[in-house]
Amino acid sequence: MSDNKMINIYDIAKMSGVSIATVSRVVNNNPKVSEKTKAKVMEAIEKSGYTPNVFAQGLGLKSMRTIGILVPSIADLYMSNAVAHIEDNLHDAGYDCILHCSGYTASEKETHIQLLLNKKIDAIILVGSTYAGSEDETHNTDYIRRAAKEVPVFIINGLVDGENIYCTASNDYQASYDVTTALIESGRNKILFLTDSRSYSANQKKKGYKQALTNAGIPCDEKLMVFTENSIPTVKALLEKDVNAEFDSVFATDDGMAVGAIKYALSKGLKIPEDLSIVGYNNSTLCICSEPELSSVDNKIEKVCKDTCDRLIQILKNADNVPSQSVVACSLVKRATTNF
Amino acid sequence: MSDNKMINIYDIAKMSGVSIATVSRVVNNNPKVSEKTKAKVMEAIEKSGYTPNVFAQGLGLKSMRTIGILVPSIADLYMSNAVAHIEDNLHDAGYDCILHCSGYTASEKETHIQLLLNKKIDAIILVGSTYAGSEDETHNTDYIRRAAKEVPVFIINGLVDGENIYCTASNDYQASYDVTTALIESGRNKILFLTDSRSYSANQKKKGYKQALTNAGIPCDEKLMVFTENSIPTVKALLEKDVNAEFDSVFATDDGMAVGAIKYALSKGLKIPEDLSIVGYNNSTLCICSEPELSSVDNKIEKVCKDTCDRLIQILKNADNVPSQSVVACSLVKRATTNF
DNA sequence: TTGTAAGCGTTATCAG
DNA sequence: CTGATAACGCTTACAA
Repeated sequence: MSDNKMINIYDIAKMSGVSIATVSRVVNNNPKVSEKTKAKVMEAIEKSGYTPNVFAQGLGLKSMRTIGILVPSIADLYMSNAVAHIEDNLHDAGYDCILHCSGYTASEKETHIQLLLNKKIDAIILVGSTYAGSEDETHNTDYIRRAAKEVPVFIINGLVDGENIYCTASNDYQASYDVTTALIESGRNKILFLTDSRSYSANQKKKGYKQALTNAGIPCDEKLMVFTENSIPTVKALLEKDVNAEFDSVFATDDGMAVGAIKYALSKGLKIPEDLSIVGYNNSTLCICSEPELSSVDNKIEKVCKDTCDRLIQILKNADNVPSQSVVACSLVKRATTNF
Repeated sequence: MSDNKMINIYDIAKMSGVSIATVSRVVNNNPKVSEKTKAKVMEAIEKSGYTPNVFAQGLGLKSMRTIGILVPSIADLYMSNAVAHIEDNLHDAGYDCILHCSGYTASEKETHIQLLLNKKIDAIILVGSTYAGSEDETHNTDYIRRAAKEVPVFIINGLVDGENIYCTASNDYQASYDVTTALIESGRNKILFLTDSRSYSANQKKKGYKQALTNAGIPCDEKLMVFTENSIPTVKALLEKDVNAEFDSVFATDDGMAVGAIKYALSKGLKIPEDLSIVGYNNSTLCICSEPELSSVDNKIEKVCKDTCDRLIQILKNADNVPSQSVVACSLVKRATTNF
């Protein structure tokens, strides 16, 4: 195909009758160039359509103004939304983004972080609490600390301690505690907790749920804490036959599972919220799509992303006193599947 | 921060007592290296954790095995799904992906294509028919042809003619024609057509709709072809007051709008599908979330992505006879909002 | 204000 | 099979 030898800095230098150093200065907006030469060079650049070779730039340079974004799966609604916000914020600040989808296994995550690191990015953003690991494996965030030795690492929705690691998470513990408490106060005491993950965030939610139960003097029934897939039909089928305990309400860590519960109630002829109260999580489009419309926790993804990007920009400006952890409060959006 | 001078090919050469040329050969799996030296070098590489500098590699090299993906918005369900499939396919074939979100305006699109081109990518994939332009502006795909002079360009869900341009689209014209015809045959003749786009694909859908009407001898009423936003509440409100024509069915070019129509019917007490038949497009999660569940056109996004990636891989292998356009048939997934 | 020249870390072309 | 060495295109002291 068109192996048209790309035009380079020497061509521009020749065209405008200056040295390549001067061309470089013009390209990099170095102030110490006379308006006159600048104009000449600019003209040559414009009419030739010259753009600097990023690899040559990258070779000697410290910064490529590129941020690496790592996400387990971009098909996930929550993550694709987050990436959209991040991309937007960073692009406005003059940064380019490069996205990798890592999958969920530890080895995949490590591989992709390394891939990203190899591209001389200025920082890494890890989207999703899966990167913050699960409760029983205490050492499995070491790969993050290792990466943080090279560039600042930002984590969306997970908290990991370490030098050069910055975390922003929504307060899932509190939100979960509040929802569970509200459910209890509205007269429920057999609350089915559905989750599809053992991530940091999922664990926080579970803790909030348990604490609320404990505080209300209700024993935690293991049979009411169910691990499943985030799929409407799967959850529907599960509730129809595989749950060996009575329940009067459902609290799911993602809207998809909550909608599965709605479908279950509908097929059983249960009244919502009277016979079954249901609360979802993420406040996604599914909430206003379902019937009845789903009450759900808004985990403020947009704000979390904004905070992350703001701090990233601060850090790359070498600002001081940038907090290493910040927590954003969630809010419950009440719709038709709850009576509070 | 840790400005630890990165370890380079010279370090490895020194450590293993060979020249940098030999190290390079080992790194690139060049067969003409003795097993013995190879082993020595590998050991040095492994214990030092050396990875080649991509910029230095990129400088002299023709291929970086990186594909640029351009998408108007990654928050869109259809697009994020497509990107997930593409990423997956290409990663399996040993390619890295770099994602840019361009937005929908012509100037943004051009800028981002240029940005991508600057990164020595091996090919560009344009996701979404917005890149294929609208019906009345015949010249606005020139920027694609310009890009195609540098690298092969692949378009998902849009057809653009030109050297080095490869397109894969779902057959939206046919699908739309078929749905409209089915609606007519089930006794409907006032079919409201809702769309939120003037992209290539949206135009194909509109053509199919009109043709089916014409073939059935039903006049096309402009009042029944409504341009709106792809938002459930917006469409609901629109149908409640801003449509100045009777309609007995709704065909929307995206599921979101179709769900808006469901919500409208529910609030009006209309029976679905008896009083109002509704068909959506994209067969997204919304279809099985809504109540009643939504009949929708499955536009085979996964297949379209697979085809695109397969051909991309062929092209980059310099294979001959790679078709420049291919069309994938859609299928209607019948659920509860239609009686056929 | 401008030019010269020394890297930056690879790959590739020659010799050996 | 292995080693020098010349590109690759740019940035940046240092000189002028």
